[in-house]
Amino acid sequence: MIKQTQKRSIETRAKLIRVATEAIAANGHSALRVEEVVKNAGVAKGTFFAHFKDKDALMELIIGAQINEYLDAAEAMTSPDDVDELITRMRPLMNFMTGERYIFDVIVRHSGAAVKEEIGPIAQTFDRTIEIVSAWIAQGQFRKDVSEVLLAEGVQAFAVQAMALHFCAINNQEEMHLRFKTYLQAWLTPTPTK
Amino acid sequence: MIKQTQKRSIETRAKLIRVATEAIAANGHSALRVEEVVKNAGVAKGTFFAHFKDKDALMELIIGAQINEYLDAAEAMTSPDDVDELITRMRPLMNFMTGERYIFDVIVRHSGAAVKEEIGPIAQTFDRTIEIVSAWIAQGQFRKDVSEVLLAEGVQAFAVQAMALHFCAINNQEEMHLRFKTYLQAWLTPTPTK
DNA sequence: GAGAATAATTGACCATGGTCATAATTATGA
DNA sequence: TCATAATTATGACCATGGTCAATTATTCTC
Repeated sequence: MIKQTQKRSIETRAKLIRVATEAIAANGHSALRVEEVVKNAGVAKGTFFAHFKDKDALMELIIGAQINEYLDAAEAMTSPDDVDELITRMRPLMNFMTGERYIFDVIVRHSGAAVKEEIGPIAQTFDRTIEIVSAWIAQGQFRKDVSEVLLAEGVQAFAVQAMALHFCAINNQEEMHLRFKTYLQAWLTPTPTK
Repeated sequence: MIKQTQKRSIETRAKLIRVATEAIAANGHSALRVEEVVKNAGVAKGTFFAHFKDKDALMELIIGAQINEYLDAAEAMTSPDDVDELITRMRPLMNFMTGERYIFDVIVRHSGAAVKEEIGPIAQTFDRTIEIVSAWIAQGQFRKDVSEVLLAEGVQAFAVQAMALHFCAINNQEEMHLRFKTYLQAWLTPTPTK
């Protein structure tokens, strides 16, 4: 029962991921073909599916890694004081997520974990985003009547909504960020008159 | 330029939709197969794609019609006075949307229109939902510092978020509605202390 | 180091959505 | 009513993701 996975297997898996990442860098996410990956990795098709449940699982892995890079950058910045600064910090990530329709679809599809035990790479980045944003909110000038985690979840919900509507019609990215701003002002700094 | 589409074409299209709807009623959305539809409709495969861009387009049509039925029912009810009542009115629709993972995926994928000119059936139901909910909000005891349309858009964003997280882990539908309630209380009746 | 046990890989094969040149049908016009 | 044009339907064919029994490589045990 000791040492089940062999070095060979680890190498094959790494090679598949590397080849796929290169292909994506060259031709975009939606153009990735399993046949092409296995050919360039020098393995049989069946090997691919021995390592990944399906093509989506590999995409999730790669996109998750990319999201984490954006989160690293966001985390390295200072805590935002207001809505505008918050949007500035999330802007590169949202631009990446909406850069290709296919990417956004994959992200939404995996934003919730399939099973509790094994939370997927993208769902993990959603958790991490909540952590980062809630820490920001705790420090900035935002409403205090509800928890910062709840507020962060709302930020995420509005971000998804703004991104989804971005694919609508002729809306461009600038419009997406404007819409996001409107949402966040109402969410993070409400001034009810009742 | 007069009368381009023939009666025959309209009948074929209607037959395809009817057969598909029956198949879905029997086996669920995700089990629908184009081959099965064309076989039971007595037409060739190519005919299917002459009437619908792809399988997704037909699914969108059918799911859109189903959503509209739930919206009809919701609209027939009295205007909700508070968050609890609002959730009660949206509950059947949200249960339908999360009844099958596949349904939710299709809905999210089509929640934004592809092009401005031709807004799809599901995107239309989203617009209609905004109309219904914003009319409700205008009448109920909710915050007045922002427009009811903005509030309705937020309700939708939170509904999507609650549904997406529903597929997470072992969360059941009751939990989904509870989460939705938490969101809406913070969104529709905030009490900032700053 | 031989054989047993386990892990990893293979590639022919399948499932299913989608295409397109061609044929059949229906409308149009003199 | 016939020739011509426009619309609709056909089904062989393709693209691509995914399966699985059989094979090969590795590790373990004595």
